[in-house]
Amino acid sequence: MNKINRKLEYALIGLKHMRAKAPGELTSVKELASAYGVPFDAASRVMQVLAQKGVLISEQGAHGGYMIGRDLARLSYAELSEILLGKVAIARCIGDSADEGACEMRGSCNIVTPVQMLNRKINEFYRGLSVAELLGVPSSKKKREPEMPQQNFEAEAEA
Amino acid sequence: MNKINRKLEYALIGLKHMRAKAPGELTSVKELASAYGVPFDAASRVMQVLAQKGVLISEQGAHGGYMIGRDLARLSYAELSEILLGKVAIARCIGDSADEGACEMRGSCNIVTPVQMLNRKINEFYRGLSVAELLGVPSSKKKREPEMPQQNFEAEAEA
DNA sequence: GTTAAATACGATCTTTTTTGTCGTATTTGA
DNA sequence: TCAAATACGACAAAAAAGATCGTATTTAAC
Ligand code: FES
Ligand code: FES
Repeated sequence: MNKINRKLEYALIGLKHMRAKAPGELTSVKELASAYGVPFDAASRVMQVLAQKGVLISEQGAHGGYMIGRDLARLSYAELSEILLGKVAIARCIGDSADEGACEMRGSCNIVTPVQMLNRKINEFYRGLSVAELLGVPSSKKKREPEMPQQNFEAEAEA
Repeated sequence: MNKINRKLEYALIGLKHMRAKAPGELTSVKELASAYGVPFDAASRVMQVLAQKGVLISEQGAHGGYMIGRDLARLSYAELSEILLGKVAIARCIGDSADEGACEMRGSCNIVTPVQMLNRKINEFYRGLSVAELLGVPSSKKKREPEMPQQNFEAEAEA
């Protein structure tokens, strides 16, 4: 999907929070819950999934918690979104059947090409946008310019 | 919202269908239903809304139907989406309270700026993309290059 | 070792959103 | 007058999203 729902929101909140900490310092879900009012259980599951995928590193036990496990400058927003919500898809008829595959509708749909094209545009944009950029680079670090890809919309549409 | 749901899908299907017809020629919802398998009632309501907004022109009575009422090259995808789904918003916390206004979450949310920024980017892209372009320009007509706006993401983020 | 605090994870329930359907009125050409 | 179409409001069904519960496991501190 394409939208920032709760899962993605909790993920971004958590990542932004953890990014501000010293390397190695852990953040518990309880901490997130009390600081931002996010529901404990729901946020907890999000962190678990992120930890499974290596975005976070989890430390169990008494003083456990999570810390950032990957360079956020190398984690695209597309990737993060896919981890939590599945393939970025602007319409339900896209995405499930293999990568950028076929549409489902009964048989005759006259807007398959346009929809796929729009979906590809959004995808490319999300793929070129790192989570670090999205959250705002904290100190220095090189700045990029995440933008929609520059090809001609029409030309691509007939490919 | 941000996604191509049924309403938007029916709208695009209808518009693409009507665009292929001679000027003044009408299209009934029944015709759309049988040609594309879209549910009559749902599609009908979509066309009614589009007619209210001037995107379509409706002709009542026995041989009535709809025809395109506005130059699709001057109708942005953003506008179409807003007519049917309300303000383009990548997250629920954006859009309802006035234009690009405040977020709702309890009080403390640390990702308001990033989310608003991402939302603005998507908005600008949708606003620069005409429905004519999206559906694929049929004959000739000047071609544009709808792309995400070119400003620096970071620079804007601090504005 | 026992306890407390934290993650891990499955299952379920509730709420919200989306989608479709029904009923009825109105228009208009034949 | 009838048939075919749009016009709309209200409701129902289905799907998705979100939150919660229950229980197990890990680990530091006492
Ligand atoms: S069914 Fe995929 S665009 Fe219509
Ligand atoms: S509440 Fe709007 S971004 Fe968090």
